Amino acid sequence: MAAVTKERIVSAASKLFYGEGIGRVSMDAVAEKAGVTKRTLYYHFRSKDDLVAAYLDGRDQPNLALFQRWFAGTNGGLADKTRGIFLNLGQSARHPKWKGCGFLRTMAELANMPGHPAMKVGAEHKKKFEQWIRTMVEAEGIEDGLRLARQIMLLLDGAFAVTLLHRDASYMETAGEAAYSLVKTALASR
Amino acid sequence: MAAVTKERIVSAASKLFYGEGIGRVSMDAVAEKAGVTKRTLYYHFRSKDDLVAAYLDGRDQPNLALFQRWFAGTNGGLADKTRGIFLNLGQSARHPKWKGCGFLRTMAELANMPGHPAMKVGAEHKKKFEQWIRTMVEAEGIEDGLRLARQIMLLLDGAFAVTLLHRDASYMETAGEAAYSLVKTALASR
DNA sequence: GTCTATAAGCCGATAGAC
DNA sequence: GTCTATCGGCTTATAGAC
Repeated sequence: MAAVTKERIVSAASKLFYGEGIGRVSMDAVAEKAGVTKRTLYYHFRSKDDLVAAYLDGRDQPNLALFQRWFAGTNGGLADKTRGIFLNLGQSARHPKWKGCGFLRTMAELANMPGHPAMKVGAEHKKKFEQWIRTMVEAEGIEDGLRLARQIMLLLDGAFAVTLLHRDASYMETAGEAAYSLVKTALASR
Repeated sequence: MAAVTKERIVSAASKLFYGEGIGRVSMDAVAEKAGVTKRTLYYHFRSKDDLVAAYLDGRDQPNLALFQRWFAGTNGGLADKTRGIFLNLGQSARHPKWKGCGFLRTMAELANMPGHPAMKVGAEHKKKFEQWIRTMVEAEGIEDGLRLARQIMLLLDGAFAVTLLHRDASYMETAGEAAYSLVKTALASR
């Protein structure tokens, strides 16, 4: 069946692209991991660029949903819940297979191709996160929630990068403390 | 002359690697841009991996010195000077050729090769920045300067990533405001 | 230390059969 | 929709002359 095959291809591509980076994964490798021939692969995806976009698109909703579960599942107020995202991410980052944020790493690799289909998917994903955290922040009556939401996201993406660079998950917790502090300051000046 | 040729190779590699990413630049392209043959290139560098490490190594000191100049050249106290780094970076980011932080982008591309010589150079560079900003912070009598220094660096690296992703330099200023706020909070609780 | 020339293999993508 | 087979080009790296 077509749909099943296509999903299997995206699943295989997702693991390989996330684990090794876009440029280091060949279409041959994707086809082999998915258990199809290259001809089938190119039947479902016009090009590698399209497959990369499909990879990120498939990670969009699950990724956002995970952050939202972590936020909702943390006891306390807005500052605690925000920090909860970072603490959960710190736990994830300790797994050996963790390789940072697939969106950011793909963006870094495709930085000189602003028209690449995957760039659009990645930018939209980060905007969605920004919008969601803004909604959470403004529900607590904070003015200019966009500003605070962006600062939280900046800390989150910085934590992805630095944790990966040093292979030291404690940076996630440090970033979480910074976010906690910024939220508390914003709440106090309501 | 050997030294001059080697420098010319690193200079050419630096421009290409930063502009297009490691994987997208061939050794042929580096040789052509440097005006040498590939045989000469491989005389000076054992492999492409070594050349990548030399590229980052060559950016280490100039990069740190630039941040230090921006810091020292901003009027005001610690919070203002810290924010000054972000504001200057925001100006740089508006240039069309700006492609984020070469260290972070290289690291993102080589994430699955922890033993790569360039990874070590990149990690050391970021540690040097962390140490320097820690010294500046502790000179103002802040306890646990490491913590604040790391938070500033997390914001900086987050700003690199998000500014590049959205091609929107205003994120640099937002990150600068967050750093300003964190420094002020730390100063107040001295 | 720099040159010309080329090895040996991998790359994305396609042709044509069924 | 999936297969076998392969194209033309580009990749890192090396051989041997000077």
